Amino acid sequence: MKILSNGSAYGLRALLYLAAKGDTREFVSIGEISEQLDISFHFLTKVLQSLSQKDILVSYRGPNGGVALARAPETIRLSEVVLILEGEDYFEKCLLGLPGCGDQAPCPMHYRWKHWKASIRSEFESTTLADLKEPELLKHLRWAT
Amino acid sequence: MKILSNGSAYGLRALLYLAAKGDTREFVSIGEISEQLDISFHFLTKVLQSLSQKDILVSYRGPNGGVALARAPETIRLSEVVLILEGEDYFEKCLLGLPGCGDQAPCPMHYRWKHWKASIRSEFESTTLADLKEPELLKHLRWAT
DNA sequence: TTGTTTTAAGATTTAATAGTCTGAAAACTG
DNA sequence: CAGTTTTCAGACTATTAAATCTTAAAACAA
Repeated sequence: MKILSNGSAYGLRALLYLAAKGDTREFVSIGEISEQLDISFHFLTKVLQSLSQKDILVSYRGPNGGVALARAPETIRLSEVVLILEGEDYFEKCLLGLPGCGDQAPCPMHYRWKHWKASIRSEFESTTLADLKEPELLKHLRWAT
Repeated sequence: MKILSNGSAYGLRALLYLAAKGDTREFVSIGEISEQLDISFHFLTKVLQSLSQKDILVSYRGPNGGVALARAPETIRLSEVVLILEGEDYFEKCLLGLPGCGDQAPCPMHYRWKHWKASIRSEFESTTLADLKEPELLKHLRWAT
């Protein structure tokens, strides 16, 4: 059950890395993040770029440059990040992929699916980066030492 | 939020079509299903073949041949179908895509995700084709008339 | 100013998914 | 038997997602 694309997962991991790293508002280079989390540098750059364009990150070029959270971790909700990276219709899609499915013309799975989707959505909306910040982060944001 | 591949969605729709079509144990041609549900014939053939190899469908060649449910709709659970079409590890994957994530080395989302996954899984396990059988099926298994 | 470090932008390549096509093999029909 | 209808098996093509590469632009440092 893959509900996030690689890009979204990478983006979330990078944000959690930043959130956990510290309250020091210093820029962290994408090189460091990609190395620590073992994510392709160029691909991660692209993902983080789209977060920089949307008030999730701020970026700065040159030596000692990098990216930093644009706002306090308490105010960055998972839902916001996912909608940016996966598209605004992320929570709208029919389980069976039927474009016309909805309350008017529900597919056989519609109401059940609607229910699960809503519960995941509300979790994503009520969970912020701060809620997931943890001390042992590095150990848990990559798959090997 | 696309949690099923196109192939799985097509397979489920075809099964629901068969289930709703009738308790008459007649073979229904894949041509009819693909036409009624507006799914590529050849692609659907491939999907249904893998269900025929796994005791979900039985198939028969020649005139008046086709496919039919191998068992009563009450006994065919969504989870079974999805595991066949998406792979046995469908309910095992980490939200952030980390291969080593688990109770021993949980990623920041692990326990939340584990919880949601379990609830969807149990719904898939307790829902059978019979539960989803509905009279107005055709209207709701395709997106246009 | 020249060189280094960093993000930005976008072209290109690779891999995975989705979909198409062709030629069988099985079962029926006359 | 010859011809038709169907599934079966696998090669092939197309589309999208994922990853890489290249060149630029911004910021700093000597």
